Amino acid sequence: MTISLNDIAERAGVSVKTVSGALHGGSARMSDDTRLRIREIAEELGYVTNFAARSMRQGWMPLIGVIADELVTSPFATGIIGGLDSGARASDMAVFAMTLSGRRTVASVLEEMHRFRPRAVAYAAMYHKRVELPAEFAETVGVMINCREANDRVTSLVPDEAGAALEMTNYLLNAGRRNIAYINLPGLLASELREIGFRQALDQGGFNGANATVLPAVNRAIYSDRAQSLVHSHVQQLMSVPQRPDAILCGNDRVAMEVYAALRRCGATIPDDVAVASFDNQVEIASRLDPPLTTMALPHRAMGRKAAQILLAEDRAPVEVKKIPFRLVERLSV
Amino acid sequence: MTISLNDIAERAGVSVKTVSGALHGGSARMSDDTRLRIREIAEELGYVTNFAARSMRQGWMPLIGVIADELVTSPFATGIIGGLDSGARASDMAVFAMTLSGRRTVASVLEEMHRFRPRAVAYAAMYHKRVELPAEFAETVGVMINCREANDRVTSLVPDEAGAALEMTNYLLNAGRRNIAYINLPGLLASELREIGFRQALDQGGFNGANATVLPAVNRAIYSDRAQSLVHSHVQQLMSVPQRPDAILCGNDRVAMEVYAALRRCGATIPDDVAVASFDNQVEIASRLDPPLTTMALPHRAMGRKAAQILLAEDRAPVEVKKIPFRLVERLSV
DNA sequence: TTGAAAGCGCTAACAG
DNA sequence: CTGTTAGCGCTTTCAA
Repeated sequence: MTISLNDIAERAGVSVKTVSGALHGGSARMSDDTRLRIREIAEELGYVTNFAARSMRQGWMPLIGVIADELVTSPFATGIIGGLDSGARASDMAVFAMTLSGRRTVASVLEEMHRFRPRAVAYAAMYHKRVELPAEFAETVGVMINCREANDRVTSLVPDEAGAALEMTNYLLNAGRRNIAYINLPGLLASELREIGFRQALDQGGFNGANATVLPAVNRAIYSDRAQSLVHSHVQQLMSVPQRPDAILCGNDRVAMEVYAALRRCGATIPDDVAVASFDNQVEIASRLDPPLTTMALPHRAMGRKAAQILLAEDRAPVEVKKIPFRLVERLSV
Repeated sequence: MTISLNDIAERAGVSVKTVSGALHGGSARMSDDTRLRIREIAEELGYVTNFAARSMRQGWMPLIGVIADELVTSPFATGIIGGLDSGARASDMAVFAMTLSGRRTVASVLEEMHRFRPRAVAYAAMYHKRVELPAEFAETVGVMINCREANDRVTSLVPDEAGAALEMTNYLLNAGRRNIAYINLPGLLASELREIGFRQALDQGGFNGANATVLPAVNRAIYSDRAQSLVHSHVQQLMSVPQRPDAILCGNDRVAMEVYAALRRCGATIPDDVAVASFDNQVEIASRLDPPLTTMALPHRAMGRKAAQILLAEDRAPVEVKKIPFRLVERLSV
């Protein structure tokens, strides 16, 4: 038995509209006395706004819908959703996600979502990639998170991969490292961009970026967790020649984990012999490695927050691709 | 400009109610011809049900609300929410979570949630613990996930910790291990229960459970990721005496990761010299360790699915505590 | 400063 | 087999 504005109105001996005005501070003006009294009664009766009813007039529910491209199964989801949530909360909005998986199409997920009449819709990808959104949804989807809309029809928020690689490489150079090898993740958009930043930093630092060592972490064209790892053999190889590296940059924290094990096998110590750095900041891994891993944290939360801001902005800004900076997390591996 | 039943009714030259019946197969009967024609028009116009409007009559939205006790920040969230989602989808329900964090109370989160008029509400914890739910919410919250309501006022779904430890210990014994040390996580409910299962399995196997070695992973009363790790020194100690263990059971995968590193330092190989096994199955870690880690997977998805089932059941079953079994994931560390 | 009434989209009860 | 109508809870427009 839920209670409504009507119940309060009856109890207070005023009209429903007065109650509505008193509680939600709308245009309606009334004596402070009345307003206070109504609020007390509402409190006492345990009144809770009915958003569904409100939405009948407004046309929308205070919800931000997220089309989660496989995202919900990923630990990275938490950052994006969390950021979105904290950005939305300020405007009294809630976030709800629907997974786009298997054979479901964007159209079908959007339709399902639309039944709830969300105020705004975002599309979020599990890893940085290009996504082609059918033209008819360009209006509906307000922002792409962690992915770039292939035809730039929608504002996209993506991690600044090249910038992160540049920053981390500079950090290694500043730490006195002179021979940095990069074990990258093959076949990913992020990897391509990071490689550019890596080589650029070397060039700027007076080294030959084009000549730098960049090796694939796995023996497949595209990195995946299940692919056969090449990390051990690469590290062994790298450490067996006179020109051994004094730093290894890793495509992600899991690769770094393997590099740790491989270096240990070679008898090399971290960071004295070889510094190790990486991308992601999967906290459970990075902080638990010995020594704790220095890594560029993916800006998942920041992208989420920014997305909320864009979605809830008064006026629709022009479409653009926004690169969101990583955050350097200094631990002890450099 | 969204289109409504009314628009379809006009276009089809029938009443709204007929359209409603045609689309949602309600009690209304009509010629197959009419029904088909209406459906076609709806399709053509791009009609999408308005749940908010429907809820005005039903009294609830087809939503399952989840009070997420810090959960959303955890990678474990994904299993629980994912399971809930897949369980709910069958009934055309969506799941939405609200985080209970910082200074927010259950009451305040429930109130926020209630504004959306969810059909059912679950409470989910990040790690297995006891939760005292104020009595007045016992009716509102339909099920507790990954936690036990302190006064058994609400049906609770918890991982079968003791059973999991028993199973894993038996697995080690069956693999021929005779001297199993257990590096446990101090101060957690899960740990207490697992220790019981561990000792029980040893007793049943003809070993002296009461005498078995159980060591704390960190030097604090309660395990946390930030506490100072004791794993290295424990392993060194264990391996330096004549009665070295031939298996180490770990409180979680991160501890196992440290055990791997420590064993490697001691020159011991896994699993030949020492088998390693653990709890959690954090896939990114467990599958990436070398050798891949054999571990008991927490039943997060299963709890989520079961929760959906309980919440959406026709009639409310009597309150109980349901222990959900872990799943043994065999890899190569045993 | 407050009230009355309309209407949002839908379903259920009742008529035809 | 189909139509009409009322009403869910709220906000907004118009009237007092």
